[in-house]
Formats: sequence, C-alpha cells, structure tokens
Amino acid sequence: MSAIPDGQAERRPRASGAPTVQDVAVQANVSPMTVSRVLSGAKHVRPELRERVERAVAELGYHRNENARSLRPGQQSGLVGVTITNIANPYYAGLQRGIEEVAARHGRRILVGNSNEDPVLERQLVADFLGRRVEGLIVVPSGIGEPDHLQPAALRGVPLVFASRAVDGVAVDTVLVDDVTGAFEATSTLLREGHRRIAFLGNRLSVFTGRRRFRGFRQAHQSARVAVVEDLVRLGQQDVESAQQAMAEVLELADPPTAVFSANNRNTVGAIRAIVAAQRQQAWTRSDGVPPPQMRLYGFDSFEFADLSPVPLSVVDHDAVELGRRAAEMLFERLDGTGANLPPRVVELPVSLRA
Amino acid sequence: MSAIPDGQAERRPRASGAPTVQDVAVQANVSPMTVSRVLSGAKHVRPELRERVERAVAELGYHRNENARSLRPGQQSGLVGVTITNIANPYYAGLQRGIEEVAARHGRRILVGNSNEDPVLERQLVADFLGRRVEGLIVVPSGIGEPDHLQPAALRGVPLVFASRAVDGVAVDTVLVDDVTGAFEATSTLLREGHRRIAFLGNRLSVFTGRRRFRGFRQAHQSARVAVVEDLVRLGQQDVESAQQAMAEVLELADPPTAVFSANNRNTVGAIRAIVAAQRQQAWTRSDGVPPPQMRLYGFDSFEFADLSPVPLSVVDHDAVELGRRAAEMLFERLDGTGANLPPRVVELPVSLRA
DNA sequence: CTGTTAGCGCCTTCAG
DNA sequence: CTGAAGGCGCTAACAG
Repeated sequence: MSAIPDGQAERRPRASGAPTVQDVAVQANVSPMTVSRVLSGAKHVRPELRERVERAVAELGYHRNENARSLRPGQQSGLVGVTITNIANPYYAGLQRGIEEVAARHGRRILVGNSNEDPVLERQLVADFLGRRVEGLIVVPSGIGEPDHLQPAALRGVPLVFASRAVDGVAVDTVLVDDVTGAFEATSTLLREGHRRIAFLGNRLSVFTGRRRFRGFRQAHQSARVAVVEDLVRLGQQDVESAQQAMAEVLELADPPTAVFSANNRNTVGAIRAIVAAQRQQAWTRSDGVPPPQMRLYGFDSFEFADLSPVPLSVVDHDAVELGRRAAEMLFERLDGTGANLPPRVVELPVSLRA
Repeated sequence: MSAIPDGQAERRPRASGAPTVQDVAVQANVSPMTVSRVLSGAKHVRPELRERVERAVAELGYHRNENARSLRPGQQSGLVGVTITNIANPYYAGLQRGIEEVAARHGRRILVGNSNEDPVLERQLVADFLGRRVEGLIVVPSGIGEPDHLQPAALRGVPLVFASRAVDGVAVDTVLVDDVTGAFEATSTLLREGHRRIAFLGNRLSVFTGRRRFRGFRQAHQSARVAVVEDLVRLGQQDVESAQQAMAEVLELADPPTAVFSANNRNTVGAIRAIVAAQRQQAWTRSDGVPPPQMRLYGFDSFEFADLSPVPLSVVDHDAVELGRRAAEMLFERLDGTGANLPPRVVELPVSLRA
C-alpha cells in the first residue's frame, strides 16, 4: 500500500497541527468512534476505555473541531451573529452584554460586527455570518438603504431579531424601547411645567428611534394644544460634537428655548456641554450678579452620570442589558423552544422617568 | 442506482436548507468545480460560465459555507477569539471596537465572550474558541487562578495577545497602558501640591493593573520621601458601589485625606459620588457658611464626563480603542505578517495627564 | 459495548 | 479552460 517499510500506521504530522479524533484514537488505542462517543458523553462506553480516551485527550490537548462537527447533517454551528451600529456607544455595549449572557446560557457564542450605521457594511456582515452558518441573527439595523438582505426570504430560515430599532417592511421579531411613550411623557412633563418653547435635539429621521421619539414629542404638544416651535427643532446630530453645536445655535437665538428635550444620550451630553459653555460665557461677560435662567433639560436614555449632571437633568431611563437579554431570548425561543413557527412578535420595553 | 424513475439527477432538499456548490452547479449547468473557481475569483473561467454561475448564486441566495471551507488543509477559519472581563465597562467596549476595526480590515471576524473576571469561564471560552479553530486570541486576563490554559503550549501554536493586563509567567505579546508612570505622575502632582494624606482607591492586588498602579502610587511617595498613609489605602473595590462605600469610610475618618488617587474609572466614579454625598450632608448639617474644604481628586482612566465632574477632577487619560487596535495589529503581524517567529513583545502605551 | 462505512461542503490535484 | 476524484474532521447508521 505504501513504500514506507514500517508496517505500522504512520502518524505523520498534519499541516494544521491540531490533533484529531484519529490522533486521540491512536493514543488511546481505540477507534475514532469511541472517542467521539466519549466526547459526546454517551453512556454506553466501558469505563476503562472512557478513561483511556480522556487521558489521551488531556495529553494531546485535543479540542474537538466544531467547524467539522457542524458539517454533519442536523448539527448546528452554535453561533449567533450580532450586528451593532457602534459598540463604543455604552448603550450598545450593554445590549451586547445582555445578548452574550443569554447566548452563553444557551451554549452559543456570538460573532460581533460594527456596521457603523453603514448599510453596505451591515449587508456584508450578515452575508459573512450566513456563510459561517450562524443559527440566528440579532441586528441593530442601520435603517438606511434597501433592507432586502434582512428579509426572511434572503435569510433562508435563519431567524432574525431586531434590537432597539425596527425596519419598515421587514416583519421579524423585534424588541424596542417604548420610545413614543417615553418622549410623550417627558415632553408632557415639560409642558405641564409651563414651558412653551421646547427645543428638540435628535437623530436624523431615517433613524427609527429618532423618528419615534420625535413623534412622541409632537404628540405631547398636540395633546396639550401647544404648537411645536419648529425653529427649535434640530435633527441630524449623531454624535456629541454636532449635538453640542446644535444646542449652542439654539441658545444663541433671539428668543431661546426655556427647556430642551434631547432624544438620545449623545444629544443629551452635547446639550449639557453647550449649556455649561454658555453659562461660563455668561458668567464671564455679565457681572451684574443676576444669575442666568437655568435651562430645563430632559433626555432620552440614561447614563452613568445623569444624576451628577452639572445641569439639572431628568431622563427617560431604560435598560440596555435587559433589551439585549430579551432579544436573545426571543431568538432562542425560535431556536430551542417551541415557538419556532409563531408569527413575528414586537415587544416594547417600558421606560421609567427619573426626575 | 436508484429506484426513482426520473433519470435526471434528483435534487432533493437537504436537511440544512442552505444551498451548496452542487445546487449552484446544477442551476448554472456547470460542474461544482467551476462554481468554486468563480467564487474564488479565479481568472481562467469563460465569461459566459462565470455569468451563469453568478446568476445562479444570486437566484439561490447561496452563501459559501465557511466552516466546510476551513476544513480543507491550509485554510483558515477567519476567526479571532476575544475574551473580555466585562464588555459593559465602557473601557472594554472601546477595546473591542479597536480590535474589531483592525480584524475587519484583515478580513477576520471576532468571537466575543465575557469572562466576568472568572478564570473558569475564561478557560471555557478559550477552549471553545480553540475548538472553533480561531486563528488567534486576544485576552483581557482575569488574573486569578492557574493560567496554564493560556500557556503557548496549551494553545498549540495559536497566537495569543494580552490586552490591558499581563499574566506573570506567561510570555506572550502584550499591550499595556503605562500604569506605573501614570500613577506615579498623578501621585507626584498631588504631593507637589503639598498633599500629605492621599487616599488610594483601587482593585484587588490580584488584578494586574491594580497592582501596577498601586506601585506607581508608592514609588511617587518614595521619591518625595513621604510615607504612604496606610489607613487611607483601600484595595478591592471592583465596582462603583463598593468604591463609593470605601470613599465614604475614608471621608469619615477622624483625620480624613486632603486628596484621593483612584486607580480606575469605577473607583473614580464611586469617589465622586461619595464626595458629593458628603458635601450635601455637610451643607445640610452645618449652616455656619464655612464652605467645606474641597477634596482633590485624581483618577486613572478618563471617561466622558470627566471634564464635567461636580468634583474638580484630574485624570490619567489613555485610549482604549487604540489599545485594542494595537493588540489586534500585534496579532496580525504574527498571522499575516513576517513577524511570525519574533520573541514575545510587550508594548506600553503612553498616558496623558489632564488637569 | 465497539468498530466500519459513508458523506456533510468544499477545494487541491490531476486528467482531459 | 473544465471536470472527476479524493479527503479535510466528525459522527449517524449500521453491523458485529
């Protein structure tokens, strides 16, 4: 069969270096099948053989090749794909934490990618994840561009859950924060306090949450029969710098607002910075001892320093970790649970108002 | 060969549902090999066939099975495993962002797990990642327990990079912050300002960074020939709550500190909370108009609100995203670059002091 | 209780 | 330029 004089089965080193069931089998002097059975925790293996296998595994430092394993029919990859717009945003870090926690509990690992709000990147990430045969996907959708890569048809049966944002025209499981109610209640509070010129700082309306929070803001005005002051509406700030800039502009208007509703933590932080800067400016300019009127600020999203803000701040609080957990739980209900064929569900997590 | 009357090759649906090269080949009326060649971007394929294949891929929604692909000799998984102690900590979120950015640039995806500072979980994560044939590992080591699972021998040639923390006795590539210098300079500044009773708030000494930052604190005292006030040293706070508690205790001492050095952002936040609470308490208790002495606070790690802290705060700043990038770059130098056989390198990233 | 056979999806090697 | 054969590591199904 072979020109090698040695009649024994020759164990030549493989390229990859990692030992295989074969290697373990040789070392333990059993068949590969027995190794496989031991690794799978099968009951019907003679204790002695089991022990020989376990010893060989330890000696060789063997790790079962999960990729090869997932190739067998009926086997799963044990992988869940997660697409986040920006993991450096503490809110999404919490989201990932919740997802990972539940995934680990279900014996799965997560593949994570940042989409940077870029639909092209998002599409690539999803395609790659599908190529790695993830069992499910959790996506914070960027919300721009055609979402055909997220349609169930394109996913060929791989369950998808949207977290934090939904996509119009894509009917899949979704976990949201109750944006509209949160924005409505916060704005209503400001109106009830007598504010009539309330600034709005938020995302582009192409961002799902931005749209919904703006809707709550509007609805509160309608309910109170107060007109939204359009000059005080600033949309499109995605980061702290632009939010600070927008707030600074609003403060410089001839007729500035008496209160601000900011639709996310980026805008809240920017608003705080702008207000502090303006106060310092005023303190420097005027020395008549008259304190400048304090700006009333209400923000969507909480953050660690909300209660220590130098500007009095109320927030619409909600729990990112819990949102992540819920998204993952919905996914695993379809994967492991009985609910594989339920129609798509949308869950809205409650918010809590913190004065 | 088969009892099926239909002489054509029968394309029965496979269990997994996902189409294979076979399916694409049938659809495009070519051999699987041609499909493979097209997908690999091979030059020598007749344009017509190429187009037929591409059409079939689109029609079927085909995604190449990367797990099967990685089985072939010489193929890599395209995966990097990342173990973080707690992704909900904004610092580590930044770290992950940096890692992911570089990994994506190198065409790799990241598998991420939280170890929760638990060496058992960390070990499981690493074992699982090895089973998935990650090409490399980036680990923020928990630093407790025997690190034999991180020894190069146990990793069988899979490169490992430590990020933010090292492990004694494990010689691998490491990216650190210059903890000792940062703590030394910060403490020296406080001493230069005349403070002689400086509190220290930090991690357990089993945490690598905690140990190093404490060393810097001590060395600064030695250099200034000032004794460390041992009563003011509080080690072991891993979260904001315990840090706040520790700071509160220190403030209640008969002879409280005039300054505080906190060794990480959790402890800084806790210290701020305790100081604010104490000030409120004092304002409420005493009404003699004498302002309570302001506490001087210097913290390791920056955070978003550092410059808006209600307590005057200086920080030792450093860049988590950049640390993540550097760790990933070191890894890919071994993977893709020429430096596969370099001896282990340790990089210390500089800190910057922000008054 | 244990071993043999075969094939998951892919691509390198070799023929045509 | 294209196709056929074989094997990567693993484990169901089927002997023994």
